[in-house]
Amino acid sequence: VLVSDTRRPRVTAADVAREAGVSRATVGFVMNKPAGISISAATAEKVLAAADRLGYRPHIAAQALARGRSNIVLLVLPDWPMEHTLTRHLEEAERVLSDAGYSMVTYTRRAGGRARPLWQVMDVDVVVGFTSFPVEELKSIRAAGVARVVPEGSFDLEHNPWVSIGAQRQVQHLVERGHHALAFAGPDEPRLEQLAQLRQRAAVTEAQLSGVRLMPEQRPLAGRSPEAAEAAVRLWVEAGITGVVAFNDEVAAAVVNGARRAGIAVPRRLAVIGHDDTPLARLFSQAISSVRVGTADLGGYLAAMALAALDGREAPALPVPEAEVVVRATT
Amino acid sequence: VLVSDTRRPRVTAADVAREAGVSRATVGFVMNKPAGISISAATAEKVLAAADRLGYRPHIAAQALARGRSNIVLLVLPDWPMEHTLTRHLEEAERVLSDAGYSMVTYTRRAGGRARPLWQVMDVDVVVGFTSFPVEELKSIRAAGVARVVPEGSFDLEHNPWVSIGAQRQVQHLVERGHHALAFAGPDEPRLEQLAQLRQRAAVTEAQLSGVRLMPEQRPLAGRSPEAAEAAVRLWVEAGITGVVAFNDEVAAAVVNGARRAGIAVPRRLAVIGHDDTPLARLFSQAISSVRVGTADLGGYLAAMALAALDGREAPALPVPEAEVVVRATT
DNA sequence: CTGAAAGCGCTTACAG
DNA sequence: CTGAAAGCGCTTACAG
Repeated sequence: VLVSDTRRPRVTAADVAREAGVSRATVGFVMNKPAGISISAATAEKVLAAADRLGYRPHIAAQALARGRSNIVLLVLPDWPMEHTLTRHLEEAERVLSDAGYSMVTYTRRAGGRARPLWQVMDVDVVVGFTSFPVEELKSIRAAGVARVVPEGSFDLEHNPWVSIGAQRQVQHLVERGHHALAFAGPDEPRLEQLAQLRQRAAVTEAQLSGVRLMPEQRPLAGRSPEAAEAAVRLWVEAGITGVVAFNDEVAAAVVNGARRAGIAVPRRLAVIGHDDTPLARLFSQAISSVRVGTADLGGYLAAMALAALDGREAPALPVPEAEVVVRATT
Repeated sequence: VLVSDTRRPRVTAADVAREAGVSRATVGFVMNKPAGISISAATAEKVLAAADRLGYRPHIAAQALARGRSNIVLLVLPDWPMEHTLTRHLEEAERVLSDAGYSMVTYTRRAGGRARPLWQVMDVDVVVGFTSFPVEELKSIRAAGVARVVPEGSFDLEHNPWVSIGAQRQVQHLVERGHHALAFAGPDEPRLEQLAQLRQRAAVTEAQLSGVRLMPEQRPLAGRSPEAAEAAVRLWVEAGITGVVAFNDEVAAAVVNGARRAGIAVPRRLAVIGHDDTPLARLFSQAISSVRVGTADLGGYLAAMALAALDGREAPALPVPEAEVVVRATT
């Protein structure tokens, strides 16, 4: 295994000026095209050719220092084991930021991680959270000298429509299918606890609006033993539950499995709907009905918030997310 | 939604010096503790207190410029839809780098992404690839002024033992179970094509060593229709295949599903082993046997390569990865 | 420890 | 366009 270390001395703008036979300032003007300065096409060409010949690349840190900004947006991601879903958001965020001339760096704070948070070790113009920041974290970001932080205050998970829309659709779907007694099945994963609570709350509210019952307890299922899933299913059926709102497709799969073990027919005696429409949903022995929440728009919204903050503008209005039920064999 | 913009003027080291009543140099010495310079505890305390009072944070870009390095390692990830597995590697890499005083930033080049690659827009000391870089990409990294790039040349996927170890174990396990005619089931996902090819090759080689047959064709299954999976399973069984090496647990699940549809008993008439030991493996109607490849050591190895490159040392020797078969219901 | 300073490589206002 | 230069905020060698 070889290691590459071709340390040529750095080519600076001064080198380019010398090579092109122009002044140092002209190189800067050609590179940055400041408003109000015009450079003849011939000169610009000469400079660019020289830069190309020497392989000139501006020193990023020097630019950041001189300009007072880095054009980098730091997107802080929650440590949820659901990258598949998160990634779809990020692609849109990156696209929007890139079009505006910003680069996006993502940062996931890991539970056991002792590494310093990225906002302390790199120069970023704005820190954007997928959710709003805990007070301590906000302090840390401010202390690191980052002037812009979004979202602040009111855009926490509790008010994030992307969190609740899916659960609402799940309940609506089961109600349309004629179910009156529902249960919510949660994940067995501490990192998803908060998200699960909020989804459940949204489901409960939606059930109330629809005039049906939803068992308030959250029963962790996924990742537990098949025996546990079976027991939970038996309990639900005994309690008269006929429809299960699952936190995600994995939990839905665990419920379907538990039902099979308990000899309870899905969807005849127990309907189950998942969330996220992951590949798993199609693969499972009984293809799982699921909800697909539009994500591109959340990514775009986060990016728009970042840009607004950078321009000192007010944040844009919250869009209404889309979500559609994908009906398969379990409902 | 509020946007935070508390732009206080930046506190500089000069402000701290003034506040502490010491020279500008002393502040630098207290902050950086250069070898051979000793500062009295009282003075240091005075400086630190002043810094704390003013909320001083060194300007990252200025430090990077003055020091000539950023202490940031850029880890380039493949665009594989298997973040779950990748993440496990990253945690170890981050730990090792952090202990050595470096921060790690990850970057995933997305297929449709038009954003400039991160090595062009931020100041990094070294770029580390999960796999070696395509020539074009290597050029781009070099052109961006990054002097150190690892791995170079010989550590491509083909020689990465983490790629092959799992497939070897899968074959060994099926052979131990008495199977003589195997097939390899691949994913239906273009981004995984290369990885799948290499895994299959490793499986073929291992089969030859064990004196058993492995059908050379790669049959994409996961993500395709249940009908396609069923057809593939029928074909295999007709050809005398009794054991299937699946690219991952998802593919294994698709195969098990196809077998169920075809009325072929698993594992009695067809054994199936997955790869990665994902949560899905346990959840599936028949819990799927799988292979768990040790990943912490790959992360650590990548980090070690980065550190070696930074120190101008030779890259460390390739460790031997670990992998264990998790036997469940499908073999 | 101090003080005065060079230097990292860039941006950009200024007088010509 | 040029030339000479200030300034971004830091690190660090140097003479005291």
